[in-house]
Amino acid sequence: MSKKITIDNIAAAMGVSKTTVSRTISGKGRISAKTRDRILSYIAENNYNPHALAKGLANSKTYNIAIVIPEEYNLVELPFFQKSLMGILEITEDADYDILLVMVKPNDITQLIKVITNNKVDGVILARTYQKDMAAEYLLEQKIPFVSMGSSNNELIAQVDNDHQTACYELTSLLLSQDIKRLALIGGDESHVVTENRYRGYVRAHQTNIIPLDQDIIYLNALYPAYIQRICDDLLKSRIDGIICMDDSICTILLSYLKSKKILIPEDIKIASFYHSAILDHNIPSITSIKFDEAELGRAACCKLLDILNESAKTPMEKPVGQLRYEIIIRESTTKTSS
Amino acid sequence: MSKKITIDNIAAAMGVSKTTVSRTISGKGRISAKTRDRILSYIAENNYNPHALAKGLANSKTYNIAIVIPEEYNLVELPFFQKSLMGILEITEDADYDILLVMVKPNDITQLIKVITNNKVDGVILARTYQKDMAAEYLLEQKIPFVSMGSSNNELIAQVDNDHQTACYELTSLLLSQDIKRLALIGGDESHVVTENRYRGYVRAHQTNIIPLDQDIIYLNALYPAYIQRICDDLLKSRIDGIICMDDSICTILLSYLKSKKILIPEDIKIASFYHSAILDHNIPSITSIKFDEAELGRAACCKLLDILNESAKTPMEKPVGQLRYEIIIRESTTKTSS
DNA sequence: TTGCACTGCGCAAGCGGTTGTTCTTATTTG
DNA sequence: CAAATAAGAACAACCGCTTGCGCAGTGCAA
Repeated sequence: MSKKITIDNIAAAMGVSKTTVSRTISGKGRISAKTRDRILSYIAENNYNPHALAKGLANSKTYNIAIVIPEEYNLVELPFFQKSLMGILEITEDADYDILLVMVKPNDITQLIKVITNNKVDGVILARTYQKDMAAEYLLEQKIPFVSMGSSNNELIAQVDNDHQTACYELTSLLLSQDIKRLALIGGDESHVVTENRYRGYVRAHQTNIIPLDQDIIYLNALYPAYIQRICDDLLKSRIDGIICMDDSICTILLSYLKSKKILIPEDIKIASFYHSAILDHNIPSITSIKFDEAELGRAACCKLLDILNESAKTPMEKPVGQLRYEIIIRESTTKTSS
Repeated sequence: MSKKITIDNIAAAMGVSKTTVSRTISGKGRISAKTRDRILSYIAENNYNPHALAKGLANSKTYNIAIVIPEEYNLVELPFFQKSLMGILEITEDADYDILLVMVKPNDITQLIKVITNNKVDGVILARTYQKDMAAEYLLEQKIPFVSMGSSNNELIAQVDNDHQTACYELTSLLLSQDIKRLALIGGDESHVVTENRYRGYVRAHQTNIIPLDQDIIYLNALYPAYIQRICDDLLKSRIDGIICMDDSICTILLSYLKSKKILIPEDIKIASFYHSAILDHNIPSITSIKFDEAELGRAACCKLLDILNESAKTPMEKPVGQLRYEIIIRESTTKTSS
């Protein structure tokens, strides 16, 4: 094909006006079956694709959505995000949207602002929310459609997330039922809703199973290796028989520290974690953990956003975002008793 | 601010024509200092941002570039890509471009085609090239500006990459000079240029150091854990004193296998690898490896693309893409002799 | 036969910018 | 001092597509 083929070309070739071509494509006006078919087949043959910019300019839509990511991801978050992203792409691909990647820094959302003020996107997906999220505030204020992938404390924000409380409840219950009565908990940033919800699940499981809760073996804000090691030292003095890590990165550090202390897993202490991340794939022993369906999270977030985008227009999408799934994967770290 | 502010608004408010406003912004026409300043300050105050779609439509530029990624990345590739991406973003951010993320599957580049035919991007960065790369072929054929991040065998393709041959040469030489004479090599896909180049560096280092090359301790195409373990068994029979893994994911598997065999690192065998990936951060012992400057790779790729994009227009960019850096990080796996 | 509703399609005005050309002044220059 | 020249700004077309409105033609009930 030599030149770019435009709607005018087609109109000329078909001996009709561009209006007719446009209407045929969008299916909006009244077009006779005959001309419609003629035009459609011509389009198919000549492989016409409307110019996205022109189209966008005409109806004030860009057909892009921004995905806002933080500057840094650790080895657990990154694959998690990547899989969610694939979920998002699944949806955008057949909704004919594209993804614009926007990076924000802790106190700097200039890139996001730029993308918004330049009208480069129709909506936004926040891939990670901070407790006090400038991005979310900005978007709320500007009335830009967006959804947050993962929990946030702000109920004004459209969000999708797994049920972390139930997940942790089930995991905890499972371990408690396996006669692991003194079960420690190590979690990350206390102000994160996720941390809070998992903590609640842990507590609730103790109540349900009528096992006393010992606040001395619950540690939150375990954000740095050094602190995790200190926690570990403390715990070793407390005669515990199990530990739930809220996060595989905590778990990794914990494991290597325990190994250096010659503590055996699961003989001395049982270990369970969250995310079932590949970072622990080759660990010996294999680690019991909760695996989320990351792609589904992405799909759900994206569907929700598309809903919002279309709702202002007309038909609410019918895609029912089901309950987000997770799975408790039981491995050696909580089961094997002899090797 | 209530309504979207457009160039017409500004023109009206300033009592000039939109031409004048446009010209003051682009700095192209002749505008008196007085009106220019008036307009510019008005723009600054009212925080005007030109509508990207309209601008793009007018001058046939989208101001976004596509980044093509594969469906899957492993735990070594993913962080590598992420850092390269950050490098790319550094450049695009102040060149006022945005990034469109496009995923391709092994034999399916429909998303890329869509993005191109819809005129959604000005250029493309291929984040991973396959030996027989449909994406590259397509782009070449369509004469779309693009660069490949990482080597490819096709010299028609604009590409940026580290000097893997020299890197491996230096690493090998270093180890050989430390009296590790029987040094095995385990690499990935033989058809990859990267693998080939590293292999060459390994060979060259042996020649330079006048150490006989033993093909029996060189293994390529080590793509699956099971095969890596077999290689490992073989090597253990060959009385080697060191192994270079071309890739941290190979290394990870190797290490866990060696551990299960009670082989001590570095006492029994020295180990070195590539990428210095976080996946090995907590490994004991720490692993000697080559660390590339991933962000710089991204920056270089992006600059090169922008060069191509502008070159057809006018001024060649002056950003000199220096030699891509890498660093040999020496850790316990090749040094510690007693603990 | 006239009136009316409906079908099928085109006109032309946008969407928000850019740019070649023209027009009007101001400034040089012989 | 007239004429040539340059400076500053405006006109209007265009980028490719959408859409409100209007107009001709057909079918049918009154």
